[in-house]
Amino acid sequence: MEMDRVELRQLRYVVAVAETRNFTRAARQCFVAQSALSHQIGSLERELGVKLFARTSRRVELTPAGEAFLVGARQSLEAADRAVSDAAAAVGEVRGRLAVGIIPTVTAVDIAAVLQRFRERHPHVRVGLHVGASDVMAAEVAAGDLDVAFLGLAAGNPPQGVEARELGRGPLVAVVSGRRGAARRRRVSHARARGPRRGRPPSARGLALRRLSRRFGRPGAE
Amino acid sequence: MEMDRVELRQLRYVVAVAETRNFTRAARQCFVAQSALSHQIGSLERELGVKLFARTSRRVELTPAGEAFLVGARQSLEAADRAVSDAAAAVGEVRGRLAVGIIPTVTAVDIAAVLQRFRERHPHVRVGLHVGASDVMAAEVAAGDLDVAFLGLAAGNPPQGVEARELGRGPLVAVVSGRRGAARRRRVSHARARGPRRGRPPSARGLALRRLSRRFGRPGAE
DNA sequence: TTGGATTACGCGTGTCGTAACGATC
DNA sequence: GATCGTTACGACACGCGTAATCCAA
Repeated sequence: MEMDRVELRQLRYVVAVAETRNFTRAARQCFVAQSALSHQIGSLERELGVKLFARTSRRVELTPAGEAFLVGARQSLEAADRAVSDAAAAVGEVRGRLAVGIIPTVTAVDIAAVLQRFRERHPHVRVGLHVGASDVMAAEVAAGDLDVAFLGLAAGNPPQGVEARELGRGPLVAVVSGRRGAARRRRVSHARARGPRRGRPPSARGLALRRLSRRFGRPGAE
Repeated sequence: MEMDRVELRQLRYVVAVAETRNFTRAARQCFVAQSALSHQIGSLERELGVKLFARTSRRVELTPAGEAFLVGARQSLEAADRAVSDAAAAVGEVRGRLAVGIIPTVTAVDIAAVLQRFRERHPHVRVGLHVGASDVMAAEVAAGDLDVAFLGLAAGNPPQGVEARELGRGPLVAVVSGRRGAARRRRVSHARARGPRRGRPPSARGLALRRLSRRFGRPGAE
């Protein structure tokens, strides 16, 4: 058939319109202006010689042809997605999402540099940074809302239901959920003795974070 | 996953390279310069952060990641192809029989290639090819024995009872029955000026046939 | 030296966004 | 009049081709 000019961009737009039944919302969902989306849809329809949507200026409906097209369009997008996932998996790339908690102290500035390097190494891990109180975040880690948190606790007071490692002489402690099986399999080589009170970036903590990512960053961990 | 920048164009190129194991031949197969293909492949690899091909400057091999990617890439292209086919089918796939007449001149070799492409596009149309003299076939078209004929006539002598379009400066003329209502609804954008005497394949004539098929190939036309 | 992939660079097309327009409720 | 899709138009980016470069046999 003559699909040489069809591109995934158009399929994405078609699916978005089919889902929202509304060009404007579909455009927002695709992060484009809706004129761009309208143009692409129209271009595709002209290319196919077939109307995919019936616009009645208050409601957008799929035509029978649009319904038929939608099936293959979704499959095509899913297959493309599988392709990139499988390629990444073949080389064992780190993917997924990582929710990190930190306390609002001077250590936060170090985290910024660490995260930058982390993102360079693992560009496909979506990192979410959450700032809060130590005890609250310890609970969030236990609940699974956070994957890992850097926080300060009293020395003789290890948090419950989570796994903790002391990273330095200072009060800084990494806390991860104790329910995570992977967390128990390997040990975290904790940071060398260098307290956060020093102004220098404690790169060892970056190392710890990088190691942590090996476990929590995988697709299954999310 | 992160496939928002991946496009079918890149998948087509990847498949072509995987098939030919050679960038140059793949580029020819895709009707582009191999620099363009190289650029797209490289761009995709950079986007994925994964090498899909191992170039050893005399042989191009798929990496394991490339093999993994190829599977989904092929499926994606096939699904997209299905999408456009199904959309076309939903609005009335081209079916029926088409009786084509041609004159036994050099134009016949072009017809062969055109018909091959036509059959790929419309596998459910039974095409019958009939060779004969121009005046005889013009009469057959008028009688409905032929659906369309490519033939040569004197310039000032339009055939009676049929609709004719001049396809080029040369004597080649398409003749269809004047009784066909569909033939009057739209105009044929006739071929650009390139006489059949040139040895080059006049692709414009293929275009004309493809356009004709839109009308006569429909179920109602048979 | 030849075959073949990458890189550099100018150019055309395509895609996007802003904005004006049109249509419908 | 409000909402939503289309059309117009200018700007920017992207993909492409020509050609120079590099690399291996």
